[in-house]
Amino acid sequence: MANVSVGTVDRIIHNRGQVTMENIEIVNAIIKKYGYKRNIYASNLALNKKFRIAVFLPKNEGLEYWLAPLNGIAKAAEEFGKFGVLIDYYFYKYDTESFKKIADKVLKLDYEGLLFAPVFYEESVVFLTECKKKNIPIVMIDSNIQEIEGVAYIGQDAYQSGYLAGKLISYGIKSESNILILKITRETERTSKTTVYLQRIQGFYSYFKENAFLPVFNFTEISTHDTSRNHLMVKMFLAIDCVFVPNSRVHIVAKFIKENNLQGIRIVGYDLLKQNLDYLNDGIIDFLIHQKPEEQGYLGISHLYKKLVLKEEAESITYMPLEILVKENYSYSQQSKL
Amino acid sequence: MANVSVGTVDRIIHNRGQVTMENIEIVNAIIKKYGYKRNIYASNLALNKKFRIAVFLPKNEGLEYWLAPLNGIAKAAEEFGKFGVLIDYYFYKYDTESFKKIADKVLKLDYEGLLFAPVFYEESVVFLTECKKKNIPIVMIDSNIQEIEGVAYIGQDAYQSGYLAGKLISYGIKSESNILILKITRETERTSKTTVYLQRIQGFYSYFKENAFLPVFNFTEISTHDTSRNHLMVKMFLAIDCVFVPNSRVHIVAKFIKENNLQGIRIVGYDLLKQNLDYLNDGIIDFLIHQKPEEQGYLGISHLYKKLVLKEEAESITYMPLEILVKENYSYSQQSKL
DNA sequence: CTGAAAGCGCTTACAG
DNA sequence: CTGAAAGCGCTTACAG
Repeated sequence: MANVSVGTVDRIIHNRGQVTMENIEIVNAIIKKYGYKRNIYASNLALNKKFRIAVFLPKNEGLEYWLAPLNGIAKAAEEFGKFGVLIDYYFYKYDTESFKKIADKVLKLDYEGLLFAPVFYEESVVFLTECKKKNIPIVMIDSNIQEIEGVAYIGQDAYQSGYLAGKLISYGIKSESNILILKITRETERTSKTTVYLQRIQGFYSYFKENAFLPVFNFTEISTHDTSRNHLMVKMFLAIDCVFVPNSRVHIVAKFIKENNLQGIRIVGYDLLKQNLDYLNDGIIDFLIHQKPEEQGYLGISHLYKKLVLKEEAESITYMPLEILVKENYSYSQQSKL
Repeated sequence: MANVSVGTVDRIIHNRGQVTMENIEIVNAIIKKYGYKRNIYASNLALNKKFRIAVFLPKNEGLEYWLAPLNGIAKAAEEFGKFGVLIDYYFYKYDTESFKKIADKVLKLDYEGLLFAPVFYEESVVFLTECKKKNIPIVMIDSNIQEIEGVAYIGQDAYQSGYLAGKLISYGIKSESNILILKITRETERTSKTTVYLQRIQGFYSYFKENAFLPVFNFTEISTHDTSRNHLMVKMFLAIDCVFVPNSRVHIVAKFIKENNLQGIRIVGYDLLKQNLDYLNDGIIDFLIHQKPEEQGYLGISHLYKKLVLKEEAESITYMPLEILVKENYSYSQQSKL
């Protein structure tokens, strides 16, 4: 229609330059008038290329939680593999040294997309700053670093999930209740990590602050990494009505409560670890808050596929729904429909 | 490698016949040894065809609920439109006559895939039986007709959702509670429909039966289509502690309760209609059970895309997760990450 | 700055 | 029963 060849039209559509202003205008006018949609099949067949993505996550050493996003990623790998998406995995041990070492390695390699979880805050900022120079799409899952722009995030709203935990704790409370906030840490844990669990605790307190009509609550906040060794804890638990564990290690308290045959304690925690589900099923844990880590992994890859293969824009922030899991509905949440 | 042309290989791969047994075996052996994956881009470019899908649902006449699957379908239409999926819509009025009329129309047209909601049980069985003769992939959403084989289903487990409702009602109950099961019907409603709400009620009762340790419950079950006109109801509600509405019209009770300023009544219902969410936010409705109707629509189209475009198998039954919605988590469930 | 041409891998109508 | 060839729509190296 413009009396130019397909080569020229292609140069205009993809802004590859080397065309006269005149032709650019003629062709764009025609496109505007008649529309043009790239044929994905033809385009990708001609490109005949692979899209290489690096997945950079903590190693699954006794960290059952990190299996979940990997499952979602594997699912996505299969689905998008058909479209030329290739995924390489890089795992770091749960310490900053290992993180930095592997991060350097990932940076050196030329990937077209990156999916990663910023477990260590400061190190992640450094890493992301370097990555951004390469101008490739990057997706963070699990926790967000809001300060860095232009990086997509798919994960939880930690504050709101703590707020929700407050609500769940408040069901069936007595006129006065003693609430324990138990921060169960890992023995090896360092401090320099993202502040997810702090945000959860903050949200938790906010719930009670903003709902002043509720009965009186007394809060106790302690950190531990091992309830079993501390026999004074039994005594303490006798005065407790509710326990909030702001991470996935809620099964440790549940075990303690079950072993010591403590009754009538409401427990709210996070994540569908095997052990947590067992205690949920047992009736020891009352609620688990679930933020679909498999789906985070799946959606992360899907986001990169959209950018790389379809050359489309994609949501830059996706908050996962805050799912409330009780004994009666967990089986249907597990069989995720990815 | 087999010293045959691509045409012959193609005939073997697609079982198009007209090849000697000998060649079939040679080529299959080579494929087995070296593997072969169809290049989707090349295949669909060469096929150069559109995949036409009929969507057959109730008309959205004051049925806000049915907007949700349509939103999901629209999302899918956009996403899979790029791959040649075309969707036509057929809506029937919420009565069997209209259903049959439109069903005939849909049957006459030649679609390659069908998405539909079997609202009227018997008429749907007739329709499905006819459809199956065409040997096209069919997906049901919303409610299932298990008797018909070879038809995919994406939707709720109605029984289990009622069971869950029982659990939700049971939070914070007194030593003796009066529970009202309110079947709010539409004035025009016929009886010949799928039995979703009956299954929900059944599941609801089961919860209390199977958890005999619970306090005493007294159940009252009534049907109505308009609480506002019945002034005797106020009196009745004064003796009620909990209300279970096994469908999306829970906002009608909520309105009644709010207008009559009745206090301390726990309400559990279904579906994220605008009005339901308002009452959830108000604190009148305590829990809504949500089974992601948008996602049902989206997944329905996605299922057909997998079958038609990718020529893959797809799950034949997908139960949606039973999501528990409270005031504190609903906003994140609405912004569905389709 | 532009066009003609080859090629991506698969499908299919056609001639033999 | 088989093969050669055209064509799907786009991309790109190359010649001019």
